[in-house]
Amino acid sequence: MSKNLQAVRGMRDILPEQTPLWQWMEDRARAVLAGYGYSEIRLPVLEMTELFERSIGEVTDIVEKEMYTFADRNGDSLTLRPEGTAGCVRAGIEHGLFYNQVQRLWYQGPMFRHERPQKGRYRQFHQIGVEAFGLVGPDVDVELILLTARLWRSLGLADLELQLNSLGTPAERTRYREVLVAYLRERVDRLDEDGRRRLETNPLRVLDSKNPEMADVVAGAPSLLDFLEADSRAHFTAVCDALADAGLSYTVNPRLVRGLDYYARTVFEWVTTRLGAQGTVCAGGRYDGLVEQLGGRPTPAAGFAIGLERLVALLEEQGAAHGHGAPHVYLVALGAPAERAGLRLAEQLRDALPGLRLVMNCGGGGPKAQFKRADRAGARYALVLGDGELARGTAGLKPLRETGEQDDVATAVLPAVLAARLGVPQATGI
RNA sequence: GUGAGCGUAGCUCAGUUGGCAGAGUCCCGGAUUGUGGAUCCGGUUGUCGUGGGUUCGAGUCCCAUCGCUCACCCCA
Repeated sequence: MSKNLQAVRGMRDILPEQTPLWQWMEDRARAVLAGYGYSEIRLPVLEMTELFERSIGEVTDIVEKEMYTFADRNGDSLTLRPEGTAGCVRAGIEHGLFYNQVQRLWYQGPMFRHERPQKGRYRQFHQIGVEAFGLVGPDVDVELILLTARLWRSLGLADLELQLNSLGTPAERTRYREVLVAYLRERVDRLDEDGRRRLETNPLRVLDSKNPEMADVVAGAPSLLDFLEADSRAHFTAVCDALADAGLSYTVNPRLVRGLDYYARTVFEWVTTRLGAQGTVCAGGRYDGLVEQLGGRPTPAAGFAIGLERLVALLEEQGAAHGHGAPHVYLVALGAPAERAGLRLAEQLRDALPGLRLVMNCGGGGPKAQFKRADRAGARYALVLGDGELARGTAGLKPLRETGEQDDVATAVLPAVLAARLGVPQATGI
C-alpha cells in the first residue's frame, strides 16, 4: 500500500486481464483498414513543439495548457504528441509521400494531454488515427465514415450516433464568426460566465453550451450552414446524400465544432450516451489547408481518430468479454528426473505442433498442487510425467475440461494424439 | 484550473455514542502419501493513504496534506 511508487497521474496500466479485449479490437480494426486499402505508418511519440503550435492552433486549449513540453538536453523544445495528425503530415511532407500521390494511412499509439483525469479521459490515452491525402472530393469523406461504421459493426457496436456538420472554408467561417459575434454581443447580458469568456476565445463554442438558460440564445443564433457558399454546400450535400445511399443514418449538428483549428468543411463525430460525460468515441473531418500550412505543397486531406480507451469502455459496457487463449496442455512433472525429461518433451511437442499452447509446471510441488495449477490455468489436458511413465516411455494424458479417463500414451505417438484431440496441425516437412 | 464524493488485507467491502483490526474472496496446507474442480477443516496477509491535533484511549472526532473517482471545462 506504499504510495512511494505508483503510476503517474492519468496514466494507466492495461493489465493482462484486459489485453485480450484490446488485441481483439485492434485486430478487427487492422482487418477493416486493410479492407479499404489503408497502410500503417509508425510515427514518433515526440515531435518538435513548433509542429503542434503551427498545426493545432496556438490559442487552442491543447496547445495553451495541455501539452507535455520540455527542453531536450540540447535546448530544443520537444512535446509528447497530443494527437497524431500533425506528426503524420510532417512525416508525409518529409518523405515526399504527398507529391502527386494519394495516400491512405493509419497509425496507432499513445497520445498525451495534461488534463484533469476523469472517466474516458486520461493523460496518456491511445488512438487509432486514419488519414487520406490527395483527395479533394466528398467521396473520401464518405469512405472514411463508412469505414468507421464497418468497424463498429465488426465490433458488434450498434448504438453509436453519427453527427455531421460542415465548418466551411476558413473564409466562410471567418464571415460567419463575425456575424455570430455581433449577434452574441447584442445579447451578452443573457450569456453565462463561460459564454462570455468563449465569446472572446472561441465564439463557435458558445453554441455548444450545456446551460439550459442559454438555450433560447443558442437556438436563435445564425447557423454556420447558412454561410456556406456553393462549393462547400455542394460538398456537404454530396456527403449527406452518399451516406443516405449507403443506408447510414446521421444527425446534422450545426453546433458540432472541432477543437483543433485545422479542420474545414466536413466534420463528424460518433457519439454514445453510455460512457458518461466523455461520449465521443471517434471524431474527425477534412483539413485541406494543413499540409500547406506545415510547409508542404497544397494537399487536400481528411481523417479521423478513435479514442481506444473509450471504445474499450464501450465494449466492456456492452458485455464484451475476451479471455486469453487458455493452454491446451499443462505438463505435470513429478520428481527431478521427470522435470528434466518434461522440459525436453515440452520442447519436442512445441516443435511438432506449432500452434500448441503448452505450459510447463515450474516450481515443483506435489501432484495435488500441480493439478490444481493445471486446472486454474484453464488447460484442456494435463500431461503427466513421473517415474512410472518415464520407465514405460509414456506420458499420462488426462482431460480436465470433459469427463474421460487418463490415457497412458507412448511419447513417440504423442504429437499425433495431441494433434487429433486438439485439432491443431502438425509441423510439416523436416 | 473549479466543485463534489471516496481512501481499512492482493481484490470486494463491514467496522455501533471513541474501547483488543474484521468478513468474503484469493493464496497455502490438510481431509485424499501419484491426480484438479464440489464439500469440510486449518493457516498467512494491515504504516486503517500520510502528517499533526483533541482524548486515559482515535479506523471512528478536528485540521492539513497526498491520492483516487465523478462532474464542470476541454476533447478521442
